[in-house]
Amino acid sequence: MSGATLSDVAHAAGVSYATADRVVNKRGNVAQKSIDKVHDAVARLGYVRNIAAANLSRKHVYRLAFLIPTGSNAFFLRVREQILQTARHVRVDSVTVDIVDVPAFSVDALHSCIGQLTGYDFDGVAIVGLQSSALEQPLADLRARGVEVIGLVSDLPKEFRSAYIGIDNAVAGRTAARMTGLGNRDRGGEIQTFVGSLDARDHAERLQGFRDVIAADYPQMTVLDPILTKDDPTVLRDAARHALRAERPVSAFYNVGAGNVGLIEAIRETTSSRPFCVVHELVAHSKQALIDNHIDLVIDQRPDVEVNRAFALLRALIDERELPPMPDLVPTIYVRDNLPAETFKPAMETQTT
Amino acid sequence: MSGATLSDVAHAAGVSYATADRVVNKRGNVAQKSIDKVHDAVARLGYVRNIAAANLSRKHVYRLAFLIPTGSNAFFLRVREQILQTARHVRVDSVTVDIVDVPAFSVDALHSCIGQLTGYDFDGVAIVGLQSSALEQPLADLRARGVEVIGLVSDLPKEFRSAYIGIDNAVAGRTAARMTGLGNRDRGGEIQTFVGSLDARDHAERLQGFRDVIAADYPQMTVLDPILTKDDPTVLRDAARHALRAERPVSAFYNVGAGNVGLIEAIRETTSSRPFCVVHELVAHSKQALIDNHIDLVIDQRPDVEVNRAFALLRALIDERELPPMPDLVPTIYVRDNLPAETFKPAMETQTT
DNA sequence: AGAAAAATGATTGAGGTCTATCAAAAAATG
DNA sequence: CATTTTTTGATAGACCTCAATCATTTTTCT
Repeated sequence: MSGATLSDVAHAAGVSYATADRVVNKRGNVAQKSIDKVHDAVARLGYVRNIAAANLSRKHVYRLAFLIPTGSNAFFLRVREQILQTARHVRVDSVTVDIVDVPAFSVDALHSCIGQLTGYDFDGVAIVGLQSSALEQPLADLRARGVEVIGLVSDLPKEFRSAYIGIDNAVAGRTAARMTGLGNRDRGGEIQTFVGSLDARDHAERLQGFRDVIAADYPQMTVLDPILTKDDPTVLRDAARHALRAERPVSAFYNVGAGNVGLIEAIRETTSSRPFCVVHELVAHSKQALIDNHIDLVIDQRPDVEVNRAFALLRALIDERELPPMPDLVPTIYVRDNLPAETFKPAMETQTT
Repeated sequence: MSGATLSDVAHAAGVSYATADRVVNKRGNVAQKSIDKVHDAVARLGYVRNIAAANLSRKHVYRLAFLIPTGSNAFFLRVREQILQTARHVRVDSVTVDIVDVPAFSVDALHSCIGQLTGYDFDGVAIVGLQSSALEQPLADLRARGVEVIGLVSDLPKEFRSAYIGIDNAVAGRTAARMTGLGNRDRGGEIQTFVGSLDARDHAERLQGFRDVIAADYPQMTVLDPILTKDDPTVLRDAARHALRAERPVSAFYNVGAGNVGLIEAIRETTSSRPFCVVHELVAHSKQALIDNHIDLVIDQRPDVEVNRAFALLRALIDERELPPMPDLVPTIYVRDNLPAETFKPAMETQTT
């Protein structure tokens, strides 16, 4: 059962409480023979240290940090909102949270932010990462100080973080393709794709996944080369307008990246039948567009779920306890009928620093 | 901050620790004047009792029970598995879990099970419920003893539980219809539906939602009257075979209930093109059927997520703390491309009783 | 053997709460 | 006013771990 205390362990091992404590808390200055005896007793009694009591005794507060890109990107606003909300709720468990703003998509900026984290003594940080070996050094420094690091939404170099929480973007792209294929089964036609940047790993992966499925299972459709949008709604709007007015209109749109406001605007202007339309990330305007029948599907990565997991995972890592069961994160498909009631909860008070 | 202790409160209120304790723990025998002073101090200092310390001091263990229908229903096996797994993980937080087997779909059996719960002193129970006023009395008795009650997957009479965790089945049906409509946009045709029983509230709701959307947005399609299957794979298989061999085959299947093994078997035999096919609940065989292209979509209610929430919610209710943020549960759409890696984790050790 | 180093034992206070007891004070009752 | 009842204060033990001190024993080295 959960009954064994450290005193029990010490007694069973035939050593003093102090020695048992030195072993389990790795304070050193203890003979190998004693270490073995204690470890043996721990295993035999099934001792697990009582985290609540431990935290109580040393007034421990979990200090967490989230490094999130700045900007008005609706998706990351959603992420922030969720972090604030969860932070507010876990405050009673002695958890404090800081959200650190990081200029978007800049390796240098991220590098320097991670470097600065070393100055504070966080217990764990979740980072919307970038794949760059330049980040390895500051990450290694951080972890050397005992800080737990996980990647969130976008991964970090694998060897330099304990876990990654986010979807597989190739899967997201494949899912988008499957839906597009199902929606245009024996009709064929061309699919106009849009990407923010092909340097962005997630965009590239989605597009590749999309192409793979269409090529394999829906050969009657053609994937046109993507239009580069830099996630700028204006660019997207103009490109979409152009495509909609072509003499032979495309039969589907797939926007790999952000900037959906522009795409939706272009579609809203259209009087004739519009193409089948798939976009990513459920936010206020994409939700509204679904309701208004301006788009057909939204592939979402459930930032709420991701953030919740980040909290649970960081705490488990910090406590060095067994990791909680975590079913695979899969891209979620929204149509106008299975929309959550509220994409955004009202903003809560801000956090302490 | 989170710094105020009960001693602080007592001091601020100008009463002794004992009195402050009597107030916050409602032990009685305290003057109204003192009650007010203490409450005032609590509000002023923002005192929240330290649950960890409280539980530590009285060796409190959370005793939870889950009432789950028996039978080989793959969905509920999945639910059980998830409960066991989560239970194993939260054991270190002094949480014990019992799974109580309840004969499926019997109000009498459920009634008697709930009645028996009164004998043990659980802190909280999650019940796969039924809508029957006969359950009101035992539920009221249970709650009168301070037991927190929530509905799981299928709701209980509203006034007699603190919360419900599950999807909206009408939404699930609407979602299925939307996908069916998208997959057969301008083709029209007939949709053969299957239900376990129209007395089952969830089945009826799904079917109604399905019909609503098809009628409203895809009038070129016709929803045939459902075939009653009692969730029996054999019945389903035979009915599906019959439909597949008709001179004018239907263009879509929608199985509202369980028993998909039979449906899949019938489809697997088919050599010609099969109808568009939507079913509920991702389990081993429906997952395999997706991979094998024998069905197109699975609408799932994520029992893993539901169970996790049930745990979190019960604990919050028991501790009388603020409820955790809980984004809407929405039916999840699976295609063959966004399947989770493992539908089932290997069975874990069983629980204590 | 003697000295230095390493390992161990014993013990204590802190951390915030619950539970319980006992004595003292205040209020209500007749 | 005297008595009963209600209310309050003071305090201590328990929960389990952490962090620290100090004294003692054992081991290692010269």
